[in-house]
Amino acid sequence: MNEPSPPSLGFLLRNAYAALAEHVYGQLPDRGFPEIRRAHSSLLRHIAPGGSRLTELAAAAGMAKQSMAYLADDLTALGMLEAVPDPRDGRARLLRLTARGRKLYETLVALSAEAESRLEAELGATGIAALRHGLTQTIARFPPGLG
Amino acid sequence: MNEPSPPSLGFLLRNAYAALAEHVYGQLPDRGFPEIRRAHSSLLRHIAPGGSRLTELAAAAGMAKQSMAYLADDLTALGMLEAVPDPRDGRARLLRLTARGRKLYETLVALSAEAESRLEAELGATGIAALRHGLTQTIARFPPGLG
DNA sequence: TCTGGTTAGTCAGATTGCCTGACTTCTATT
DNA sequence: AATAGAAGTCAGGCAATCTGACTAACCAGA
Repeated sequence: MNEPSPPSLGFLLRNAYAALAEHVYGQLPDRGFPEIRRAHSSLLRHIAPGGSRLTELAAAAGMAKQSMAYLADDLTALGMLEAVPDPRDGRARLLRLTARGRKLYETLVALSAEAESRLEAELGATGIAALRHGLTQTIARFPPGLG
Repeated sequence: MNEPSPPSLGFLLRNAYAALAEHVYGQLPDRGFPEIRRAHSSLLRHIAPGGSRLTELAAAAGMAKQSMAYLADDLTALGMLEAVPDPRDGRARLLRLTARGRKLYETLVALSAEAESRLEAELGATGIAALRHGLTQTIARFPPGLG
């Protein structure tokens, strides 16, 4: 009931992420992508234009390949992703966006940009830059696997 | 493999939160609280000194009371929390921190403060203020349940 | 004072988003 | 060839939520 006078940075970060994600992903149903969930972004954010391997995507997102496989299966079932054999390695498949998947990707980019420019109207260009810088430094200063 | 030139704000927010949370919660085992997980913060952040009701905590954290009950059971089993009947309402229980729970709470506050001051050394007081302001505005500008 | 609506919490069950371990298949190196 | 390692699959598990249905208790009004 009583949030301590200055809310902790962790609290702010968590809620800011939740608010922004809700804003962006909450609009997807209206844009024709009702089945896309937040978790899918772990794949969508990292997929290369020419296609990517499952293992690459898992490494880029920092998750187990089994977890990425689950997301890939999902997006494939939704018609956003297709898998073709990698001609350079018989074990591997290349995952790439279908036409509809590219549309989804572009929609997400556009919604993100719209949200950011809305925020920029509030904070100004310097404010946004400071926010980005602060976040980037937070990531850099607290690397995974350190005390 | 190729993070697009400016990483999206969502990406930054998610990773900054993850990095900070990992930093803080990763130190808890060394501080004598090996069983505390991130989810517990949803309860710990909102509990009042004199004790809080389950329903209050759930509302403050924005989650279902059943979910908060799960966290409360957990913290109770770990000896951090105890429940006493609310003298003012026979249906309700007051949840409050035990001595060990208060120690945990103080440890979390200290670790948070330490992390923030480390970041302040990097960003300066103005940088931290700008970061906080940006996050606060993000939360305010993208309220739950809106397009 | 009974009664009906509301609130506090519990019970049961489901889902999402991850995880680990064990395995197969293929590649590449020796 | 033989074998080590990498790509991906299969099976299973767990954490952190959710919804729906319920009981017990409180409270306001007839």
